[in-house]
Amino acid sequence: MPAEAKVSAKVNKPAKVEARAAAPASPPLTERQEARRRRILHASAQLASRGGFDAVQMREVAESSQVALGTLYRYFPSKIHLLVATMQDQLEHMHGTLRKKPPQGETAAERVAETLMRAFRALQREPHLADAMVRALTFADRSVSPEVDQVSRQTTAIILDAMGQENPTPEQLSAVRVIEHTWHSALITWLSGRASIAQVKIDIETVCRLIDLTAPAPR
Amino acid sequence: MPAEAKVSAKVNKPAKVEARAAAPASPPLTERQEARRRRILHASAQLASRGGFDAVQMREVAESSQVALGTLYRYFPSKIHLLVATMQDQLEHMHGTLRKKPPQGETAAERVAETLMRAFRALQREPHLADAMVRALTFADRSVSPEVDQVSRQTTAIILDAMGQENPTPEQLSAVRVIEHTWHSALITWLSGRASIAQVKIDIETVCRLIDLTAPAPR
DNA sequence: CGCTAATCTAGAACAAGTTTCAGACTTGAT
DNA sequence: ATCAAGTCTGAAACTTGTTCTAGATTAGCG
Repeated sequence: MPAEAKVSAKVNKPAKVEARAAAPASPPLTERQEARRRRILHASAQLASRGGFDAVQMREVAESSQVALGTLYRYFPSKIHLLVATMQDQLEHMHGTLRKKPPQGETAAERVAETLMRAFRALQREPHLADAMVRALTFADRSVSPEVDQVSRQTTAIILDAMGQENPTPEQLSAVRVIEHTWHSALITWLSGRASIAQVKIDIETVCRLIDLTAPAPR
Repeated sequence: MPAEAKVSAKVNKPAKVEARAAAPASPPLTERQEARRRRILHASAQLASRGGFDAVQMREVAESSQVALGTLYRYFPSKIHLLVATMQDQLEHMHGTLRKKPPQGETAAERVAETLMRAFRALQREPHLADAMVRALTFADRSVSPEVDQVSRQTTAIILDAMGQENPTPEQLSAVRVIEHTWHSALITWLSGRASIAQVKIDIETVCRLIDLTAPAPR
């Protein structure tokens, strides 16, 4: 049975591990632990890429990442935590990718819409993964708030980046929040087959008009 | 153990029961079946009003509504189906209530915002119930699409009612869809404690501006 | 080296959603 | 009144998320 029992650890130490994105202050992980965490996230994304939310089964994740079930739960206290962390991971990657080629639109609204559509196209390439991540995100309860918030901040950063707005006004931030709402909800309707890709595009473009409404001067 | 086994049925007949809202064409239910359906929905709402999503446990719903577990599943093929049907039920009620006192705002945007805030206040009175319904709604997968769509149509009807708009343009319908997106997503952030009531209010008011953007002439 | 605390592992156990089944009851038709 | 089909019940079984436990391993430290 021990398919992965021959890892032979060498370092460890912290008491509580939690899901982080980049490097917020927290108990530092040893490289071995960092490697475990990475294996877990990789397995999670991999399983999600096939069957979506349902295909990410904790026992399978544990096995694929060569970690005991109990250990998996020590790293990620629930399936939702795991998938939200997976999303953090993917989002980071996405943000990096998007940064490289900034959108071309004239107005801030156009640039934001273009950026979101770019992200959308990326998600379309892995619809099952998108399903798992988005479903987890919206299903998350209070116990996952910090992690979901982190995802939200990351998303906000991406949008603000696209706007090219250094210090947005409160009004603009409201618009950005509404855009995020629309983004998540539109993804859900698409993932559950209740809206077409074209529909999502229209919704995004529609909501992005709010930006021009709150920030007449593009640059 | 048979706590509810003494009902002694007298009528029945259809083969497949599905969740409906008002009266779409489908296998007509006998009064006895209609009564069962009603008991189930009532139990569902009751349990949801306490602990929210998690408190709605299928075994408990079955027991509270004096129906065998298998029967519950015949009426509602999953917990999600049940909760979405519960939402349909509540929404209908809500729509009736809202109809009575139409919003007072000058512009369509104001009226819609006022209506949604009214609905929001109603939800605040039963936050657990709101939690159960909204979580189910956004977590629903393709197998629940018809029912979720029905909820969506009902919501759209409420918003169009508030707009006082008889035959909306495609642009306006887009705006309405975006408003619904924002509505759902904002509710979620509130329910999971990531946004305050005030925050939700702002988001609603912000997104409602889109209406004036697409329909300059109020009436 | 030898000790102590923390971590990891394998596996059992538990909880709640879902499925399945045999049998009792109802219904509608003959 | 009787029969065939469909429905409901009670209970067990199965699935997957989550928790718990005992023991092996490792790390940090004198």
